[in-house]
Parts: sequence; C-alpha cells; structure tokens
Amino acid sequence: MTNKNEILKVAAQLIREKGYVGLSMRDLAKAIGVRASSLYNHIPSKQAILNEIILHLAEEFTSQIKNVATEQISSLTKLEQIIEHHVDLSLHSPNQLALLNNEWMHLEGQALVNFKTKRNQYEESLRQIINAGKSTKELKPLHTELVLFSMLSTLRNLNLWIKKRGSIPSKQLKKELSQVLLSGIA
Amino acid sequence: MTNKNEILKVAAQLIREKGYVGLSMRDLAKAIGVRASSLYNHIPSKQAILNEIILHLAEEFTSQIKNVATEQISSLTKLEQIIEHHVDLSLHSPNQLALLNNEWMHLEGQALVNFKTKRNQYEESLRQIINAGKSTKELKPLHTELVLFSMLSTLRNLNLWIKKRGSIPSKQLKKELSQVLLSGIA
DNA sequence: GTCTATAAATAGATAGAC
DNA sequence: GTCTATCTATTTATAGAC
Repeated sequence: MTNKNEILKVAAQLIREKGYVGLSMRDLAKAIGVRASSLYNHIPSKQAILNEIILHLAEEFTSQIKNVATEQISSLTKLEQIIEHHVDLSLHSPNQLALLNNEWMHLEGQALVNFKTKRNQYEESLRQIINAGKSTKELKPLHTELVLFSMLSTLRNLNLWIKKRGSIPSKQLKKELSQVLLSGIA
Repeated sequence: MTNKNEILKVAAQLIREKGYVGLSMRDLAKAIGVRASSLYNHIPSKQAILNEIILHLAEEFTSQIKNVATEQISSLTKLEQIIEHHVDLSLHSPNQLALLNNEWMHLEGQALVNFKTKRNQYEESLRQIINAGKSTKELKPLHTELVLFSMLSTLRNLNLWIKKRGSIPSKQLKKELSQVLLSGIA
C-alpha cells in the first residue's frame, strides 16, 4: 500500500544521490517495493515528483522570510531568525533541500517559472534586510550583493554538512553559525 | 576539425546547464557541429569527459593549497591566498568548477576514488591552517568544522555568482571577500 | 576525421487483467 | 492498487564506407 508521501520521500533521497535525470522510475519503484507502473496510480509523472518537492519547500522559505521582514525587530535579529530557519529546515528536510539547490533546472514550464519567482522574492527580501542593516549601521558598508551571496552560499549548503557536525547541539549551532556569518572568524 | 579541448570546453558548459546524465552525446555533438559518432575519434567515452574535467581541476586546487601550506606566512595570509585562488579559478573556469561541485557523484571507479582523495586532502590542508590560526589567536575559538564548512561553502559557490557581481573589479572583490569571510559583516 | 547505419540497453508511460 | 506486457523514444557506443 504505497502512498504519495512515501513516494516523494524516497524519491527525494534517491534524486539527491543520483540526480533527477539519473533516477529512473524503475529504480524508484524498486526502492519502494513495487513495479514502476504502480507508481502512476499515485503520481501523474516523474516531473510531478520534482515539482511537488521543490515548490513546497520554496513556498516554506518565502513565507517565512516575508513574516520576518514585517516584524518590528532589528535587522540583525531578522538575520538571526533567517539563519535559524535554515538550520531547522536543513535538519528536518536535508534531501528535499538538496533538490531545491541542485535539481531545480530540471523543472519545466510553469513550475520552473514559479520556482524562479519564489527564489527572486526570497533574495529580494533578504537584500532589503541587508540594506536596512547598512542604513542603521548594524552592518558594515560592504557590497550588498557580496553579503547576500556569501550568506546564502553558507545557508544553502547547510544540508550537506549538518549531519557531519558531530556533537554540536542545534541550539549552539544556530548561535555559533550566526556568529560566524555576522561577526566573522578572525 | 574537432579537437579534444574543444569537446571538453563545450561539454563543461552544457553539462553545467543540463547535468551530466541530462546531456546526450547527440546534443554535445550538435553544439560542436558534428555527428555523435565523430566524437569518439577524440574521446573514448562520455565518462572520460567528466573524468578529465573534474580531476584536472581537483589537481589544480590540491597543488595550490599544498604550496600555500608550506609557506612561512601567517595563517590569515594563507587564508587570503586561498580565497584569491578561488576567485581566480571562478573567473577563469566557472563551468568546470560547476562540474566539480555538482557532478562528481557521476564519476565511476578509480576516477571517483581519486576525486574523493583529492577533496579530502584539500579539506585536511585547510583544516590544519584553521587550527594553526586558532592556536596563534589569529582566529576566534570557534568549531573548526563550522569555520571550514562556512568558508568552503562560499568559495565553492563563487562560480555561480561571480559573473553577476556587476562593477566590482577582481582585485577589490578579493579584498572585500576576504573581509566578509574573515572579519564578518556586522 | 566525419559520415550513415545500426546494435543493445534503457527510458517514461499506458493498457488491461486481476 | 499492483501486476505483466508492451509501446515509443532515446541512450551510449561500434562498424564500416568515404
């Protein structure tokens, strides 16, 4: 008795390992314990699997940052909350995050457009928070695009590393990661 | 008159766009202007393309960091030189870097082993530099693995961003990126 | 060095029995 | 809801003519 959620979960893990194009419906079916044709009783196509996983997670990110953006807190506190959200999602959905980062180019049609829209919205929200922080002197007068790129690079790669972090508890990780990203290492 | 270097160059760009599995030999041949079968006069297999591109670049990184590691300079200066090398390679070989980052899992056999060995060597060299910097108080007493991860995340993603950096000249980029990674943004 | 033709394997997806 | 069987298209790679 397969169900859609199980398919999406197993697919996320296997696509992370083999890539979207590299994973065949036969391999996916075998990992679940059915024949490939049975999968089509639960999902309409291979594309739909990628769409659901990526767009669901993209929505999760954009809705969170829009909430943070409207709060009446300092820019630094906003950045800390964004960092914490990335840590939480990286711990909870590492496979799905890997697809969001590395497989989005295999989306097609409206799904690809929707993904790009959400990604742009997320980056624009973060950009505005960084600029606000520069205005209030909470942040140094560095190029906004460089700060945005550097922060997002680390946050988007958390899913690759977070399981190898050893004994650091998640609460301390959030604190120390904020320190690294905001105050530097030197 | 196709040659091997042209194949590798065009392949790097197309694999970056479509992924290794997603790029067919027919698509690659069409982009070059020949039939797929003609490619096999210059390269033995599709796998060999990926092997050459990735292992060449991996060797470039490990040999540089080993040189830096043996120099009689401060840990901070070593880190700055590593950052500069990443900027140079990201400007010169962005497509090849994208494969190193995102397509290495499609390597097979000895090529995969060699890649992982070089990657481990690179990370171990950087880890030792970070630990030395902590010993001399040049770096804050943060978890080494977190510092290593954060630095590498940004450096390994430079190729994605560096063409969108706008008007920042490469010399200033190196300086400001070092400041972001070492001294932080707040 | 490039071509046409083709081999052999595998892909996503559907039809219809149970 | 899962199965077997199959369709159609595409894949990497090779053989042999020019």
